[in-house]
Amino acid sequence: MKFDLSQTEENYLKAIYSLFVVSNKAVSTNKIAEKLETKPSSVTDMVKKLADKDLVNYIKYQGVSLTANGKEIAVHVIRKHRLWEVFLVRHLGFQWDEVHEVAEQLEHVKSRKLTDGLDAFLEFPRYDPHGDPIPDKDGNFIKRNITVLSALKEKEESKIVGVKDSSSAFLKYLDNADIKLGAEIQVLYKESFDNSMLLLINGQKVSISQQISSNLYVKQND
Amino acid sequence: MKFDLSQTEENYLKAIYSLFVVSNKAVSTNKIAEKLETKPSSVTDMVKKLADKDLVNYIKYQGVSLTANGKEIAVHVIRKHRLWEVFLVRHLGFQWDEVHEVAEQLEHVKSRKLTDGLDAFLEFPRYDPHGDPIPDKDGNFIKRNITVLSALKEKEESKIVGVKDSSSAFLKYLDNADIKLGAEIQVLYKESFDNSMLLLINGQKVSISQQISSNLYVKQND
DNA sequence: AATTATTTTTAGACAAGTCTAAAAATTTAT
DNA sequence: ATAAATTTTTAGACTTGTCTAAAAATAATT
Ligand SMILES: [Mn+2]
Ligand SMILES: [Mn+2]
Ligand SMILES: [Mn+2]
Ligand SMILES: [Mn+2]
Repeated sequence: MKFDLSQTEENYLKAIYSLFVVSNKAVSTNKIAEKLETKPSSVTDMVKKLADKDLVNYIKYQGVSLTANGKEIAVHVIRKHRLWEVFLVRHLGFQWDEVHEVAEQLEHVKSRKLTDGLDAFLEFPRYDPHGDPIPDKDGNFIKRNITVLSALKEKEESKIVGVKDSSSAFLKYLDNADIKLGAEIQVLYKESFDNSMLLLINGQKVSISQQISSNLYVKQND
Repeated sequence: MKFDLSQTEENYLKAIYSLFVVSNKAVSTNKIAEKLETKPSSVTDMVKKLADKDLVNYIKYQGVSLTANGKEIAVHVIRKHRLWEVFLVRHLGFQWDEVHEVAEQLEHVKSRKLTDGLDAFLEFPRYDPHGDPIPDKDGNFIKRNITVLSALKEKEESKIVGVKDSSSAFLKYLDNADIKLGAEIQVLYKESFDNSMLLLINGQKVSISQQISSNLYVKQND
């Protein structure tokens, strides 16, 4: 049961996992193909293989979901990805928009001692540089009670805790606008025409489009 | 010229490099196969591919050597391997006999920023945990003036600076015998019958077989 | 120099992962 | 309920890296 998977297989499991958590239902071949930038026919082939290994549940034409085994592996790969991202930012001087590509490679390195040693070295971080929670060695992680900023109403106050889009372009935009994780914000005004928002961030007034506000996760102050 | 190579291709280059430095002449198909635990026919195929990419010089039946390009890549992979080994030992609590397998994976991660960042984080170490020199970012590294301990004569003094065999079994033997890199030693007596040696290490008398002494690198005191 | 042994290469096959083009199933629209 | 559009699967092919078995070249013996 603890055979080694190829990097490709791990990437499929991760993709299926992350598509499942947003929709909460069996994932379609097309969606997986899109996410992995491959063709649906390739996905069908791979999914059969993963089903043979008891990593996914697969019924022809009905989509794919992870088995307990598959989920465990997916979460473990995500754990490694996020730990490496923390390491790169904290210790090697990477910006938060530079880490993803490298973490995509590092997440496939197989060594329990490495992963757990890294975790300890980093003093068991709970979130990665993008605000995503890091699973612990048993695969458990915090389920955050978050909403997108665009859902807030006028006057409401909250704290920025994550990004939905973690593309380099978006992260650089945030850097430029001096919008950082952890910042306390207040919605001063919400324009009903285009849903743009005027925010107060660290005493500064900042206007952002819905494109932006719908990609920022916030935690509402209680 | 800066296309990405597969892990397999990188491993072939590294193997050819290390076989070349010991013999200093074109490397045979059989030797490469043995080193990589593969078949000579597979080596022939791969060597042709590497020759097409101008990474090796290859003449049928005459063996293989690295081109300047090939050597540059091989040295860069070795650089990464050894830097990671230092990281694992210094920061993640690995023993020197545990690092190799993991470094074999990490050495293939492709990111200049990662490699050079790691180098800086480690404060530009010059040797890895086994005493092997670490190439700098330009591929230059110290050429050590070393000999094997077994070549020393009675009364001669020297310092242990490296291991020829870096198998886990040998390294564990050394740990057990409390023989460490950096230790100053003196040859007290050399048994001509079996070439075993009686050494003085840190004031302790230790007897070692030729098997051991021929796998320890020393630097003679001047 | 001729024979034998060893090394190296070729030929053909296979597994993993991918692709295109075509067929089958499902969903949406009429 | 049929037809049309979309999604998904299959069939066949290609690439990378590997293997076995056989042929060719080289090296070692006699
Ligand atoms: Mn990432
Ligand atoms: Mn992240
Ligand atoms: Mn090593
Ligand atoms: Mn080493």
